[in-house]
Amino acid sequence: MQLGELEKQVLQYFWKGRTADAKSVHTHFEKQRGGTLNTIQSTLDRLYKKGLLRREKQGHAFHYQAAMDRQAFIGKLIEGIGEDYSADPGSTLIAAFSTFSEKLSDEQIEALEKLIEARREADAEQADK
Amino acid sequence: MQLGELEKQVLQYFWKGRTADAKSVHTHFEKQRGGTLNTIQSTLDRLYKKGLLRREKQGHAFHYQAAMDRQAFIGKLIEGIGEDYSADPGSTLIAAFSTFSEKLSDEQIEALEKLIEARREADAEQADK
DNA sequence: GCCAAATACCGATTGACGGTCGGTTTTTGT
DNA sequence: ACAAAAACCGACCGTCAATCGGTATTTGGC
Repeated sequence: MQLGELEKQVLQYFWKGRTADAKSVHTHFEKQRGGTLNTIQSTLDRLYKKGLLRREKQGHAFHYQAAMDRQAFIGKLIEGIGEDYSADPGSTLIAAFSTFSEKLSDEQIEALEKLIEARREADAEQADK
Repeated sequence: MQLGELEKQVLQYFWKGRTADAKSVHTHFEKQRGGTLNTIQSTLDRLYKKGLLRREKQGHAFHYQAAMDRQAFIGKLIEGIGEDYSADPGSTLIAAFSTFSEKLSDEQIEALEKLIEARREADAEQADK
């Protein structure tokens, strides 16, 4: 899923946890980059059709919100990369780790190990059945 | 770095460790998807200009080979995603792990922990100096 | 219910970019 | 030096994001 520049920015805006209609989004972005309300509306609509925003009619306008959080989305993108280049999940993950290795803080390494541990326990659980 | 379909396939062809000129690549792909030698040449040239292939004149023709292996490239792509969406390395990696978690084999988890251990040792090394 | 305003929706245009390939120029081995 | 091989150039098409004018809907208030 390749997004354009504005789409990325709008998505990140919604990841701050907000719910907003086109008008609010436009007000927010108008200052930093200009563009008309229509442009924002098309972008919201495109993101909606791509399944990245959810929306609901409230009064005249749709109120939008993120359909998934940043982490889930990034996970999906990474998954897509693996598929694009015929890499299995394991080697994709290892590629990521190898690339990032030096940039990780101790706390982040810690967090990762906690996840690994959790996954091991889930495994053991499974074995019991 | 978003690549087109043919570019992806050609890149993967080179990841098999080969060195090849446009003609060989064309011969390989002609059977499975058609297209002229010129198309292959443009694609090789584009990949070269993007820094994904290396090349060297040998006789009349350029001989191409991958400039980096699959793992390094996938790592770079994942890094790019993190940057695109303002995610620090740690959370990008965690997003990847969370997404893939259930799909990982025991061996793959093992491999990951070995890498973590290696990185810890590198850390300790650093602390000694 | 009607009307004006707010909003959604449609369609056209522009700019990137990959894929495609014909035609021309350059290089090279003999 | 010449013919063949390959590189290079330029054009065209399709796709897609960004942009925005114009039109159709919807809605809240009277």
